[in-house]
Amino acid sequence: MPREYASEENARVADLLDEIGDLLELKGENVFRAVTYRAAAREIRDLREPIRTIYEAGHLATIPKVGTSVGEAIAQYLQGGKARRHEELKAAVPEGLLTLLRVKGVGPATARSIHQHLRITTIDELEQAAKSGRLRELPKIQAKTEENILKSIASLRQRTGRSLIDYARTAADRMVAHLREAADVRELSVCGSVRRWKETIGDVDLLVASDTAAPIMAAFTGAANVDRILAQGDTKSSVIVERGLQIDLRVVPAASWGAALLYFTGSKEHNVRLRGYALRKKLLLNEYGLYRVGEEKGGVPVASRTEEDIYQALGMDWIPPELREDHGEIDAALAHALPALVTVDDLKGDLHVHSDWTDGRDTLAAMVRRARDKGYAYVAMTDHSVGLGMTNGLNLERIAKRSKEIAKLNQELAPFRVLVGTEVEIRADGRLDYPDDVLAGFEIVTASIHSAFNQPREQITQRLVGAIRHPLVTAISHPTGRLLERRDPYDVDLDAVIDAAVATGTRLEVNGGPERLDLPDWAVRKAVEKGATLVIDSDAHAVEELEWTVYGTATARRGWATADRVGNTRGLDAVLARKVR
DNA sequence: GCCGTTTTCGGCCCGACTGTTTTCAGTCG
Repeated sequence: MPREYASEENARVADLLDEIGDLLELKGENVFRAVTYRAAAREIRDLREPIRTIYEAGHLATIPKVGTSVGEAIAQYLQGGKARRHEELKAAVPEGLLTLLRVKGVGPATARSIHQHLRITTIDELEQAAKSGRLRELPKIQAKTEENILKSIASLRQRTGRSLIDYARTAADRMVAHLREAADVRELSVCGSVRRWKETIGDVDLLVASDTAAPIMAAFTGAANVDRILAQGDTKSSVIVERGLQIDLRVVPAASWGAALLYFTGSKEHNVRLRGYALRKKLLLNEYGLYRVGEEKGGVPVASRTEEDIYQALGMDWIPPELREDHGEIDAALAHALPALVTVDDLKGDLHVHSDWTDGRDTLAAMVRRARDKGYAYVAMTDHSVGLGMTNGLNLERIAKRSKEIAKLNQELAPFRVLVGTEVEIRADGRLDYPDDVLAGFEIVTASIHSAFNQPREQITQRLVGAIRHPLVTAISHPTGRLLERRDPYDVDLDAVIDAAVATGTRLEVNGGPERLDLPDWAVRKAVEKGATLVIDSDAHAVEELEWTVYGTATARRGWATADRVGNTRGLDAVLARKVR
């Protein structure tokens, strides 16, 4: 998972609790105990303030799933860097068993057995044992299992991590197109984390409604880009395609379409909460429908055909997939109080676009024309400032030349408006990369950090807050600096950043670049709650990248943002309105 | 280990696929 927590300490505490969960299961203790530790880990990962703050206020018990034992482990860890429960378990469970769990197909029971009989504690040893045929001497393991373990180890080494959303969606779309062409499908949808627009994707899930599954399964596993077939059944198959991406396919009868779509879209936590709520109403929800308890075998479901039917039967409004994380959406749906989320069609313009004047790949005219063809009313050309040498940042002379080119385009394309903008670097010492008299010549200024990421929290925060308070700065771009799967965010006090943005009217960007998606969704939610104004931009460096606002919009939606919280859903007057001093 | 409109004990979401089994445990999502 990418690092995107309220603090790195939250991540470490969550990792600790997850590991306690794994160790409990390896030791063979009650699995629900392990489940609880993992559930608590997720809660802490989702917290929007530092766990240490909560702990110091004596409010640990307000976190769901944190009771006496979990709370004690957290407190001990925060005090001394260790938790007694964790240390005891590590002493009781052979070192290295945790590592074996990373191999797909090896769970706690298999790991225990492998260690018990062969004293294996590393993936290398496991590989050796499988190759030499020693694994098959164990109970319940034969040649086939050995082979699967070897394949899993190979793909474990090949995989570097989760896929970025644009790659996963492209792979999903390609398989969808192939299936539509190759077989008779009544309904076909992407589900899982792709449908929820998660920022990174583990596996791609596809769902088909059809009366005859066999030809669809054949088309799926026979697709040209399939590297390896993991499983192939009557209604469920899994394959690996390029770059180690896994795609799962389920086929269901049309009558179950809504229930299956709901189930396979997830999230797991949303489903668990939904099913728990259903049970309290004496209803059972599975991937085939919503049934009265006891009637799930052969009975007629209360609802099943569409997601809307099922939510309605539970007394809820339909919940957009982006919100299905058990982050309060079920209560909101019951109260008919779900937000009307911002859509990509709400955007009137893009305020962060580059051209080949600096590090873009297409000409300014090409970027502008494509923006106009998208139906926008305006676009801001925000090439880099002079200090970013590697991007060929603009000096005074080139600023003037570019402005002339923009003036010409404005004449030609009116009423479409091209804004003379800059993405100005916030230097390591906190000063902006242009003096105020130069900045005043731009119609729009977005400020951001591309250097000195390793400064301490106070210093980074001060750089950003200083830029936010600058009267000529319109917006802050990619406020956390993260690169998904590549670089952690810099250490910044986002509360201070958001508070300053609210106080001054400075916009905070939701950058749509698939590698950034910055602000992250949880920070969007925080900004929305505090009353900040966002802008959703593409940060495009080529014409096709102007489409990236779709990912930024999805991130904003995941953060519960409505159109009135997003500045570029309005006309240019609103965008350029004077800041509060 | 946690939790409560089936409340302080007894549940905890639910089902498909695989590989090894003569009926199911383990794993996964």
